[in-house]
Amino acid sequence: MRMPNSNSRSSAEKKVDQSVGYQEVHRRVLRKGSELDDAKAEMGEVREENARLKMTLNHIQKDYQSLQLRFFDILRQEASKNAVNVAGDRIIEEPEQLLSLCLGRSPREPTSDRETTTSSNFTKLVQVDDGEDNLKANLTLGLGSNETSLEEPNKDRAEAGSGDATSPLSKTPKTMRNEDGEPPTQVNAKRARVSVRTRCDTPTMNDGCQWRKYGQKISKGNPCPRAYYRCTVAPACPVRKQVQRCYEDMSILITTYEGTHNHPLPFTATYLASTTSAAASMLLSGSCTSHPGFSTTSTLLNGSEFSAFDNTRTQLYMPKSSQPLLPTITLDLTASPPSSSTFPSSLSFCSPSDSNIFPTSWDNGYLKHGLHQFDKAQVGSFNLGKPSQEYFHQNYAEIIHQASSQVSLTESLTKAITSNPNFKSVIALALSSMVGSGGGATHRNQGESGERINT
DNA sequence: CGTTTTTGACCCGCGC
DNA sequence: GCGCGGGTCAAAAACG
Repeated sequence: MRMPNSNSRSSAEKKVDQSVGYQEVHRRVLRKGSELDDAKAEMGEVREENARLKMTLNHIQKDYQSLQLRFFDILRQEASKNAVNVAGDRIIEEPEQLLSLCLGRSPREPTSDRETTTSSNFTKLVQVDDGEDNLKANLTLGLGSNETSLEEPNKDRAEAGSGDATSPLSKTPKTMRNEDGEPPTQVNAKRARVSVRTRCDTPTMNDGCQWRKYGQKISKGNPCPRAYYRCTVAPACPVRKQVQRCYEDMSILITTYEGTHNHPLPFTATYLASTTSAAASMLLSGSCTSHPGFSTTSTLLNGSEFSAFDNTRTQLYMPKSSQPLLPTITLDLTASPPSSSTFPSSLSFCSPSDSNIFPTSWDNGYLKHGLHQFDKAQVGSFNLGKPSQEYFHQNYAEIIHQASSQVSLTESLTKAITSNPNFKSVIALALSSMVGSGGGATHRNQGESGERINT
């Protein structure tokens, strides 16, 4: 039995329903469309505002950097003036102990100036280092791709007349060979190294660079093999690193970097490289002892430089008498996370052999004291301004804290850096400011003079 | 097949 | 001069 009415009614109802449905959908579409337009307009506004903020931020950063550069420039000039006076005094006291530490200095500096380490040469070179160009150059240390390097043995050798710039590795002194007529002390200086101690479970620390293993040795006193790597980012890159586990604590990885990258560095590698290079440059810019009867004052100068780090444990390691002087600066990232006010890492100046630790060490108080007592005696170095100290300390502490709890130092660095966009400029300026005249090691600053450092 | 790693040999400086 | 130890070379093996 059929129900036409019901059918027709239902059809009409369907039409009505459809009509209503279309209208509703149409209304919804219109509503959505208007919302979409609103959202688009809003996004456009946000984008514009974002662009404006970016521009403003860039301006602020540029202004900030330029102001800091000027500020450090002024401070450096004052410190250098003081350094010349004090250096002159020290020459009178112990001229025979002078040692050239011209790490990565300009290859065009006159070799004759390095042939002897007389007091007159020392005075002369220090004065040259006070030159304005040098100061400016030093202030740009560290964060450029090619400027993040410790030294430039490759270029040095190429321009020193070896005539074989394409095979720098073959020219790299195996130990302390005296090549190109350079005095041994110069070779020593070029081989300054930066050692990074960090807790790491992986065989090597991920520092952002590409490395190729070229050797492995079991060194005396440590059953853990020492691996030798060279940088493969660029074919002729002379940078090498040694990786060895700490015998006392197998979780600690000791990575020692040596040399200069002659190529742009990956972003994640830049910061570590700049830090280590600056540290090495700082080490070499400051005075360093070359024999057991070292001058306490001169070593404390280095400590004073890093007294910007409150609570930093700084130790001096003396070179083994049997080993050549290879100044090494150690960045210890293995300390446990700090309390809110402490800075856990330690920074050490040491000999190539950690087994022969010189007993001299000083605590924070000594360092702080040294900051005031010795900063005027520092050759080509000076102390950070307080705002920079705090800023640098804050950011560096953040890195140290993360590095102590994570496998990858690079990740830690990247994290800290990305969370604070100003870190790059600040750490560069802070470190370069501490580097002193030796900071020129990271530059291709032509005509830069070598630096004679009282040892 | 090109690149990287392994590993024994070799080089060099230094102390005895 | 010899031995030791650190560092590098280079051929072979391993790897992707």
